[in-house]
Amino acid sequence: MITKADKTKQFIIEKSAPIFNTKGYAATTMADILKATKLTKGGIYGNFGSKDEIAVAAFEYAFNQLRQALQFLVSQEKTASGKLLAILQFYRNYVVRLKVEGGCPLMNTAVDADDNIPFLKEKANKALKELLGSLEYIFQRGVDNGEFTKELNVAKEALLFFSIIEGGMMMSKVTDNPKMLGSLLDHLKEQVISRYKK
Amino acid sequence: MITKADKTKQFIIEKSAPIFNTKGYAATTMADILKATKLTKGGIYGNFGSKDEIAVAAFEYAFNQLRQALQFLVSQEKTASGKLLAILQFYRNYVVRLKVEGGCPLMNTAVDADDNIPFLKEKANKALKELLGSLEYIFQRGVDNGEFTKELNVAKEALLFFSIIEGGMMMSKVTDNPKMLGSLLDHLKEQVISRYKK
DNA sequence: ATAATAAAAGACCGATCGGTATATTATAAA
DNA sequence: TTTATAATATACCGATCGGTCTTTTATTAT
Repeated sequence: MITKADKTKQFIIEKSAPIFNTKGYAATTMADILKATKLTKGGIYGNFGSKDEIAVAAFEYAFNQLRQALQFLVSQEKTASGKLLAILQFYRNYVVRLKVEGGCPLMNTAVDADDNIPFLKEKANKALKELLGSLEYIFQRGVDNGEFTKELNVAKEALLFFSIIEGGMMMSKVTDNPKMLGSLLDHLKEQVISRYKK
Repeated sequence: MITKADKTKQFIIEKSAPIFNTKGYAATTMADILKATKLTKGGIYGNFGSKDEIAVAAFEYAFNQLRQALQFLVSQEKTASGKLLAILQFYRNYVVRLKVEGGCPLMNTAVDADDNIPFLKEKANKALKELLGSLEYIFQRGVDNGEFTKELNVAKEALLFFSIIEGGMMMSKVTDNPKMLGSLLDHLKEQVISRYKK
């Protein structure tokens, strides 16, 4: 059964996630969360044990959103090329559409948590590995069904593919220039269309 | 003339830079800086007006270190290929050598400052543009002297080159796996040696 | 050596931090 | 409708935040 608390808990997560994703863990205060949820201390701490717990739940929520969006788009395409192109198209909108949200939760959390928030770093670590694994799987399928050349080192290509996207997002965000990411996505698109197939 | 305050100021910057670079702006406290410098409030605020000022100076210092190290290595090489390979070699050590420092200050600050620390974001923005400009210049020289193919879109290649490095650093750091960046640097090396020249 | 000044020490400030304990209010079973 | 309980509100806590102000100590010019 779904209790009132369950709904409140989810509500808190949804309202907190964009704050953690934009401001980072340390800069996000309980006061921020109270304000965003219009709840009080009792409402928050009745559902979560600490700020840490909320931060973890918020990351998992944010990453889950990303995963679901990607999974849906990928599932709509039959070919490996189609799937990769769909991912590229997704990130083309990403920086615009999710500007309010603060960009890629994976990179944000990775950089934020990296050196001194181990419980968040571990979450980001697993999320990254999952994403890379999924990408690699797409490449592998492309190779297996003859769509891509057998010469393709799928693990390496997945890594390359994703690092370009993430690096591009960082650069486009800090320069406020979507064209940077755009140019990189164009490049990847060409790779998908031509190079992988040779 | 170089005053005592000048030396203290520089000392504060050098001690603070690694802290800001590892913990980020919000998570770095004045208490951290007092502890690292073994100074007191008077010693700090006699030389800096605010935490913000220290953060800016710390970033400029950290980035300057990066720039100088790269510039030296690049200046040692005569060919464009040699310069690019030297940069790749630099980043191969980077993640290991500077682990204590918290990684690339450009990416750290870009992601940290991105959404809510405008004065730091602007610094990171300019630093990135400078670095990309320098890279582009190397590519352009390679094209001009016939070392690289004229087909090369130098701006695009510089962007690609750097996004792969930055994306790779992020991934290697969060997974604690230097091989990720290593694989990407290997790839770039091949590009420098073969593809650019075709 | 002494006086003037630069630099750092350290006590102190209000505001805010994350978190707790208790009181109050919804909710839902009887 | 009453009663037990779940859920939220609110007052409050010590610790820490960035920063100021005054005192003390180094430094330096005379």
